[in-house]
Amino acid sequence: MDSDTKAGLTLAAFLPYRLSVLSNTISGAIAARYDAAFGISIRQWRVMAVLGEGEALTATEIVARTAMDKVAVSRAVADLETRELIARAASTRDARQSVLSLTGQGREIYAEIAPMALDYEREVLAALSQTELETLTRLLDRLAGAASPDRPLW
Amino acid sequence: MDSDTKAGLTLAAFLPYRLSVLSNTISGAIAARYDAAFGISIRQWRVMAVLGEGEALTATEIVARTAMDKVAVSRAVADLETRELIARAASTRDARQSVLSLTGQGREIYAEIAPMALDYEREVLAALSQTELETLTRLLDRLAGAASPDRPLW
DNA sequence: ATGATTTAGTTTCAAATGTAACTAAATCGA
DNA sequence: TCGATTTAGTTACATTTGAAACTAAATCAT
Repeated sequence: MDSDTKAGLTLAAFLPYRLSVLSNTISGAIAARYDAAFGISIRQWRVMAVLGEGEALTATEIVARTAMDKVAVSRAVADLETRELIARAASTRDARQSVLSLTGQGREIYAEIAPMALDYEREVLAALSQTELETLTRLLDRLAGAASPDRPLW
Repeated sequence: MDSDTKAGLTLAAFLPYRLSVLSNTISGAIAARYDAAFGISIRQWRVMAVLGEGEALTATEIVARTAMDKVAVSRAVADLETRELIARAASTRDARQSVLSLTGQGREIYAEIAPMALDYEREVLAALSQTELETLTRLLDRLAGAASPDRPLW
Protein backbone atom coordinates (compact mmCIF):
# COMPACT_ATOMS: atom_id res chain seq x y z
CA MET A 1 0.00 0.00 0.00
CA ASP A 2 1.24 3.43 -0.86
CA SER A 3 1.85 5.45 2.29
CA ASP A 4 1.47 8.62 0.24
CA THR A 5 -2.11 7.73 -0.55
CA LYS A 6 -3.74 10.20 1.79
CA ALA A 7 -7.30 11.34 2.00
CA GLY A 8 -6.49 13.54 -0.97
CA LEU A 9 -6.89 16.79 0.87
CA THR A 10 -4.27 19.38 0.09
CA LEU A 11 -5.07 22.53 1.99
CA ALA A 12 -3.61 24.80 -0.67
CA ALA A 13 -5.95 23.30 -3.25
CA PHE A 14 -9.01 23.07 -1.07
CA LEU A 15 -11.60 25.55 -2.27
CA PRO A 16 -13.02 26.54 1.12
CA TYR A 17 -9.53 27.33 2.32
CA ARG A 18 -8.61 29.26 -0.79
CA LEU A 19 -11.80 31.27 -0.60
CA SER A 20 -11.19 32.03 3.04
CA VAL A 21 -7.65 33.27 2.50
CA LEU A 22 -8.66 35.34 -0.51
CA SER A 23 -11.63 36.82 1.27
CA ASN A 24 -9.61 37.68 4.37
CA THR A 25 -6.88 39.25 2.29
CA ILE A 26 -9.29 41.45 0.39
CA SER A 27 -11.56 42.41 3.26
CA GLY A 28 -8.56 42.92 5.50
CA ALA A 29 -6.86 45.24 3.06
CA ILE A 30 -9.94 47.41 2.74
CA ALA A 31 -10.69 47.36 6.45
CA ALA A 32 -7.13 48.37 7.24
CA ARG A 33 -7.68 51.52 5.23
CA TYR A 34 -10.92 52.69 6.76
CA ASP A 35 -9.97 51.57 10.21
CA ALA A 36 -6.76 53.58 10.03
CA ALA A 37 -8.60 56.59 8.64
CA PHE A 38 -11.75 56.54 10.77
CA GLY A 39 -11.44 53.88 13.44
CA ILE A 40 -14.33 51.93 11.97
CA SER A 41 -14.54 48.14 12.09
CA ILE A 42 -15.72 45.86 9.31
CA ARG A 43 -19.03 45.24 11.04
CA GLN A 44 -19.61 48.90 11.70
CA TRP A 45 -18.82 49.58 8.08
CA ARG A 46 -21.30 47.01 6.88
CA VAL A 47 -24.03 48.66 8.87
CA MET A 48 -23.07 52.05 7.47
CA ALA A 49 -22.89 50.59 4.00
CA VAL A 50 -26.45 49.32 3.95
CA LEU A 51 -27.74 52.50 5.53
CA GLY A 52 -25.71 54.45 2.99
CA GLU A 53 -27.73 52.85 0.23
CA GLY A 54 -30.48 55.28 1.19
CA GLU A 55 -33.28 53.63 3.10
CA ALA A 56 -33.64 53.92 6.85
CA LEU A 57 -33.71 50.44 8.33
CA THR A 58 -34.51 48.63 11.54
CA ALA A 59 -31.91 46.42 13.18
CA THR A 60 -33.68 43.33 11.92
CA GLU A 61 -33.60 44.62 8.38
CA ILE A 62 -29.90 45.28 8.76
CA VAL A 63 -29.45 41.72 9.95
CA ALA A 64 -31.20 40.49 6.81
CA ARG A 65 -29.04 42.59 4.49
CA THR A 66 -25.64 42.09 6.05
CA ALA A 67 -25.52 38.43 7.00
CA MET A 68 -24.51 39.60 10.46
CA ASP A 69 -26.22 38.24 13.54
CA LYS A 70 -28.41 40.43 15.66
CA VAL A 71 -25.95 40.74 18.52
CA ALA A 72 -23.26 42.00 16.18
CA VAL A 73 -25.68 44.46 14.62
CA SER A 74 -26.84 45.65 18.02
CA ARG A 75 -23.27 46.33 19.05
CA ALA A 76 -22.23 48.00 15.84
CA VAL A 77 -25.31 50.18 15.97
CA ALA A 78 -24.66 51.13 19.60
CA ASP A 79 -21.08 52.19 18.77
CA LEU A 80 -22.05 54.12 15.70
CA GLU A 81 -24.81 55.84 17.63
CA THR A 82 -22.39 56.88 20.36
CA ARG A 83 -20.16 58.35 17.70
CA GLU A 84 -23.18 60.05 16.19
CA LEU A 85 -22.69 58.46 12.82
CA ILE A 86 -26.14 56.96 12.85
CA ALA A 87 -29.36 58.10 14.49
CA ARG A 88 -32.23 56.22 15.96
CA ALA A 89 -35.86 57.22 15.49
CA ALA A 90 -38.73 55.58 17.31
CA SER A 91 -40.80 53.41 15.04
CA THR A 92 -44.45 54.35 14.84
CA ARG A 93 -45.73 50.89 14.18
CA ASP A 94 -43.68 48.87 16.66
CA ALA A 95 -42.34 50.25 19.91
CA ARG A 96 -39.69 47.56 20.10
CA GLN A 97 -37.88 48.65 17.02
CA SER A 98 -36.12 51.83 16.06
CA VAL A 99 -35.52 53.09 12.58
CA LEU A 100 -31.87 53.76 11.90
CA SER A 101 -30.25 56.09 9.43
CA LEU A 102 -26.94 57.85 8.85
CA THR A 103 -26.50 61.26 10.40
CA GLY A 104 -24.95 64.11 8.40
CA GLN A 105 -21.60 63.18 9.84
CA GLY A 106 -22.25 59.55 9.08
CA ARG A 107 -23.03 60.41 5.49
CA GLU A 108 -19.81 62.39 5.22
CA ILE A 109 -17.74 59.47 6.39
CA TYR A 110 -19.71 57.10 4.21
CA ALA A 111 -18.96 59.34 1.27
CA GLU A 112 -15.27 58.99 1.99
CA ILE A 113 -15.14 55.29 2.66
CA ALA A 114 -17.35 54.06 -0.15
CA PRO A 115 -15.05 55.28 -2.94
CA MET A 116 -12.08 53.91 -1.02
CA ALA A 117 -13.68 50.50 -0.93
CA LEU A 118 -14.74 50.65 -4.55
CA ASP A 119 -11.27 51.75 -5.60
CA TYR A 120 -9.73 48.76 -3.97
CA GLU A 121 -12.31 46.47 -5.50
CA ARG A 122 -11.54 47.94 -8.91
CA GLU A 123 -7.82 47.53 -8.29
CA VAL A 124 -8.22 43.83 -7.56
CA LEU A 125 -10.77 43.26 -10.30
CA ALA A 126 -8.42 44.87 -12.80
CA ALA A 127 -6.84 41.43 -12.92
CA LEU A 128 -9.97 40.24 -14.74
CA SER A 129 -11.53 41.19 -18.04
CA GLN A 130 -15.13 42.31 -18.13
CA THR A 131 -16.20 38.91 -19.39
CA GLU A 132 -14.23 37.12 -16.73
CA LEU A 133 -15.79 39.28 -14.06
CA GLU A 134 -19.23 38.35 -15.30
CA THR A 135 -18.26 34.70 -15.29
CA LEU A 136 -16.87 34.96 -11.79
CA THR A 137 -20.01 36.63 -10.52
CA ARG A 138 -22.15 33.97 -12.04
CA LEU A 139 -20.07 31.12 -10.63
CA LEU A 140 -19.97 32.66 -7.17
CA ASP A 141 -23.73 33.06 -7.24
CA ARG A 142 -24.07 29.45 -8.19
CA LEU A 143 -21.81 28.36 -5.35
CA ALA A 144 -23.64 30.59 -2.91
CA GLY A 145 -26.88 28.93 -3.92
CA ALA A 146 -25.40 25.48 -3.45
CA ALA A 147 -23.76 26.35 -0.14
CA SER A 148 -26.56 28.35 1.35
CA PRO A 149 -27.61 26.77 4.63
CA ASP A 150 -31.21 27.85 4.15
CA ARG A 151 -31.85 25.61 1.21
CA PRO A 152 -34.04 22.60 2.01
CA LEU A 153 -32.01 19.54 2.90
CA TRP A 154 -34.67 16.92 2.15
CA MET B 1 -29.01 66.72 -8.63
CA ASP B 2 -30.31 63.22 -8.15
CA SER B 3 -30.49 62.35 -4.48
CA ASP B 4 -30.27 58.69 -5.44
CA THR B 5 -26.85 59.19 -6.95
CA LYS B 6 -24.87 57.58 -4.17
CA ALA B 7 -21.29 56.48 -4.09
CA GLY B 8 -22.43 53.51 -6.12
CA LEU B 9 -21.72 50.94 -3.48
CA THR B 10 -24.35 48.27 -3.03
CA LEU B 11 -23.23 45.84 -0.40
CA ALA B 12 -25.00 42.90 -2.00
CA ALA B 13 -23.08 43.48 -5.23
CA PHE B 14 -19.73 44.29 -3.67
CA LEU B 15 -17.28 41.51 -4.41
CA PRO B 16 -15.38 41.58 -1.10
CA TYR B 17 -18.65 41.28 0.76
CA ARG B 18 -19.95 38.50 -1.44
CA LEU B 19 -16.72 36.57 -1.10
CA SER B 20 -16.81 36.99 2.64
CA VAL B 21 -20.36 35.72 3.00
CA LEU B 22 -19.72 32.79 0.68
CA SER B 23 -16.49 31.88 2.40
CA ASN B 24 -18.05 32.05 5.86
CA THR B 25 -21.01 29.99 4.76
CA ILE B 26 -18.84 27.25 3.31
CA SER B 27 -16.18 27.17 6.01
CA GLY B 28 -18.83 27.44 8.69
CA ALA B 29 -20.80 24.52 7.33
CA ILE B 30 -17.74 22.29 7.28
CA ALA B 31 -16.48 23.46 10.65
CA ALA B 32 -19.87 22.81 12.21
CA ARG B 33 -19.54 19.19 11.19
CA TYR B 34 -16.08 18.47 12.53
CA ASP B 35 -16.58 20.61 15.58
CA ALA B 36 -19.75 18.71 16.45
CA ALA B 37 -18.06 15.38 15.83
CA PHE B 38 -14.63 16.02 17.38
CA GLY B 39 -14.62 19.39 19.12
CA ILE B 40 -12.01 20.71 16.73
CA SER B 41 -11.86 24.36 15.67
CA ILE B 42 -11.13 25.66 12.20
CA ARG B 43 -7.63 26.68 13.17
CA GLN B 44 -6.89 23.39 14.82
CA TRP B 45 -8.18 21.65 11.75
CA ARG B 46 -5.94 23.68 9.48
CA VAL B 47 -2.91 22.65 11.48
CA MET B 48 -3.99 19.03 11.32
CA ALA B 49 -4.69 19.36 7.62
CA VAL B 50 -1.19 20.48 6.70
CA LEU B 51 0.37 17.89 8.97
CA GLY B 52 -1.95 15.33 7.45
CA GLU B 53 -0.38 15.96 4.07
CA GLY B 54 2.53 13.87 5.33
CA GLU B 55 5.55 15.96 6.23
CA ALA B 56 6.43 16.81 9.80
CA LEU B 57 6.63 20.58 10.12
CA THR B 58 7.84 23.25 12.49
CA ALA B 59 5.45 25.90 13.74
CA THR B 60 6.96 28.43 11.36
CA GLU B 61 6.40 26.12 8.42
CA ILE B 62 2.80 25.69 9.51
CA VAL B 63 2.45 29.46 9.61
CA ALA B 64 3.71 29.65 6.04
CA ARG B 65 1.31 27.00 4.78
CA THR B 66 -1.84 28.02 6.58
CA ALA B 67 -1.89 31.81 6.40
CA MET B 68 -2.39 31.77 10.16
CA ASP B 69 -0.31 33.95 12.41
CA LYS B 70 2.21 32.47 14.77
CA VAL B 71 0.19 33.05 17.92
CA ALA B 72 -2.78 31.24 16.45
CA VAL B 73 -0.55 28.36 15.39
CA SER B 74 1.10 28.23 18.79
CA ARG B 75 -2.28 27.99 20.49
CA ALA B 76 -3.73 25.45 18.10
CA VAL B 77 -0.61 23.32 18.46
CA ALA B 78 -0.73 23.54 22.25
CA ASP B 79 -4.36 22.38 22.30
CA LEU B 80 -3.78 19.58 19.84
CA GLU B 81 -0.75 18.46 21.78
CA THR B 82 -2.74 18.36 25.02
CA ARG B 83 -5.29 16.22 23.28
CA GLU B 84 -2.46 14.06 21.95
CA LEU B 85 -3.47 14.55 18.35
CA ILE B 86 -0.07 15.92 17.44
CA ALA B 87 3.37 15.24 18.86
CA ARG B 88 6.39 17.43 19.26
CA ALA B 89 9.94 16.25 18.61
CA ALA B 90 12.99 18.32 19.42
CA SER B 91 14.69 19.66 16.33
CA THR B 92 18.29 18.61 15.89
CA ARG B 93 19.37 21.69 14.02
CA ASP B 94 17.68 24.41 16.06
CA ALA B 95 16.86 24.11 19.73
CA ARG B 96 14.18 26.77 19.48
CA GLN B 97 11.99 24.84 17.18
CA SER B 98 10.17 21.55 17.47
CA VAL B 99 9.09 19.31 14.69
CA LEU B 100 5.40 18.55 14.75
CA SER B 101 3.47 15.61 13.36
CA LEU B 102 0.18 13.83 13.82
CA THR B 103 0.02 11.06 16.38
CA GLY B 104 -1.71 7.79 15.57
CA GLN B 105 -4.85 9.18 17.13
CA GLY B 106 -4.41 12.41 15.22
CA ARG B 107 -4.13 10.47 11.99
CA GLU B 108 -7.29 8.58 12.79
CA ILE B 109 -9.24 11.75 13.31
CA TYR B 110 -7.66 13.30 10.27
CA ALA B 111 -8.76 10.28 8.27
CA GLU B 112 -12.32 10.92 9.37
CA ILE B 113 -12.44 14.65 8.89
CA ALA B 114 -10.68 14.91 5.54
CA PRO B 115 -13.32 12.95 3.62
CA MET B 116 -16.03 14.90 5.42
CA ALA B 117 -14.50 18.15 4.24
CA LEU B 118 -13.95 16.87 0.74
CA ASP B 119 -17.51 15.59 0.56
CA TYR B 120 -18.88 18.96 1.40
CA GLU B 121 -16.57 20.61 -1.11
CA ARG B 122 -17.79 18.18 -3.75
CA GLU B 123 -21.37 18.83 -2.78
CA VAL B 124 -20.97 22.56 -3.29
CA LEU B 125 -18.83 22.20 -6.39
CA ALA B 126 -21.46 19.98 -7.92
CA ALA B 127 -23.14 23.25 -8.87
CA LEU B 128 -20.33 23.74 -11.39
CA SER B 129 -19.22 21.79 -14.42
CA GLN B 130 -15.64 20.61 -14.64
CA THR B 131 -14.82 23.42 -17.02
CA GLU B 132 -16.45 25.99 -14.81
CA LEU B 133 -14.49 24.74 -11.85
CA GLU B 134 -11.28 25.16 -13.77
CA THR B 135 -12.30 28.64 -14.75
CA LEU B 136 -13.20 29.52 -11.19
CA THR B 137 -9.88 28.24 -9.92
CA ARG B 138 -8.02 30.27 -12.47
CA LEU B 139 -9.95 33.44 -11.72
CA LEU B 140 -9.53 33.06 -7.98
CA ASP B 141 -5.80 32.56 -8.45
CA ARG B 142 -5.69 35.68 -10.49
CA LEU B 143 -7.55 37.65 -7.85
CA ALA B 144 -5.35 36.26 -5.12
CA GLY B 145 -2.32 37.46 -7.03
CA ALA B 146 -3.80 40.91 -7.45
CA ALA B 147 -4.93 41.14 -3.84
CA SER B 148 -1.89 39.65 -2.21
CA PRO B 149 -0.51 42.15 0.29
CA ASP B 150 3.04 40.96 -0.26
CA ARG B 151 3.24 42.22 -3.79
CA PRO B 152 5.38 45.34 -4.22
CA LEU B 153 3.33 48.49 -4.07
CA TRP B 154 5.73 50.74 -5.99
C1' DA C 1 -60.13 40.41 26.47
C1' DT C 2 -56.26 37.79 28.57
C1' DG C 3 -52.85 34.36 29.21
C1' DA C 4 -49.33 32.05 26.13
C1' DT C 5 -46.13 32.55 22.55
C1' DT C 6 -43.30 35.00 19.44
C1' DT C 7 -40.40 38.76 18.06
C1' DA C 8 -37.01 42.97 18.54
C1' DG C 9 -33.28 44.11 20.57
C1' DT C 10 -29.92 44.24 24.65
C1' DT C 11 -27.04 42.45 28.27
C1' DT C 12 -24.17 39.13 30.38
C1' DC C 13 -20.67 35.88 30.67
C1' DA C 14 -17.31 32.76 28.70
C1' DA C 15 -14.34 31.72 25.00
C1' DA C 16 -11.58 33.22 20.99
C1' DT C 17 -8.55 36.53 19.05
C1' DG C 18 -4.96 40.23 18.22
C1' DT C 19 -1.13 42.98 19.78
C1' DA C 20 2.73 43.58 22.30
C1' DA C 21 6.02 42.08 25.37
C1' DC C 22 8.78 38.46 26.48
C1' DT C 23 12.36 34.22 26.72
C1' DA C 24 15.68 31.63 24.72
C1' DA C 25 18.43 30.19 20.97
C1' DA C 26 20.81 31.34 16.61
C1' DT C 27 23.25 34.38 13.61
C1' DC C 28 25.56 38.39 12.39
C1' DG C 29 29.42 41.79 12.52
C1' DA C 30 33.40 43.90 14.19
C1' DT D 1 34.67 35.64 20.03
C1' DC D 2 31.56 38.28 22.17
C1' DG D 3 28.13 41.91 22.16
C1' DA D 4 24.14 43.23 19.07
C1' DT D 5 20.49 41.76 16.30
C1' DT D 6 17.33 38.51 14.53
C1' DT D 7 14.36 34.55 14.78
C1' DA D 8 11.23 30.73 16.99
C1' DG D 9 7.81 30.35 19.79
C1' DT D 10 5.13 31.53 24.16
C1' DT D 11 2.75 34.36 27.49
C1' DA D 12 0.00 38.28 29.14
C1' DC D 13 -3.42 41.51 28.55
C1' DA D 14 -7.00 43.92 26.27
C1' DT D 15 -10.57 43.58 22.89
C1' DT D 16 -13.82 41.09 20.12
C1' DT D 17 -16.94 37.62 19.48
C1' DG D 18 -20.65 34.11 20.26
C1' DA D 19 -24.25 31.79 22.94
C1' DA D 20 -27.63 32.11 26.10
C1' DA D 21 -30.45 34.57 29.09
C1' DC D 22 -33.10 38.36 29.47
C1' DT D 23 -36.68 42.59 28.91
C1' DA D 24 -40.30 44.55 26.77
C1' DA D 25 -43.59 44.90 23.17
C1' DA D 26 -46.51 42.57 19.74
C1' DT D 27 -49.29 38.82 18.15
C1' DC D 28 -51.79 34.72 18.60
C1' DA D 29 -55.49 31.57 20.37
C1' DT D 30 -59.12 30.92 22.85
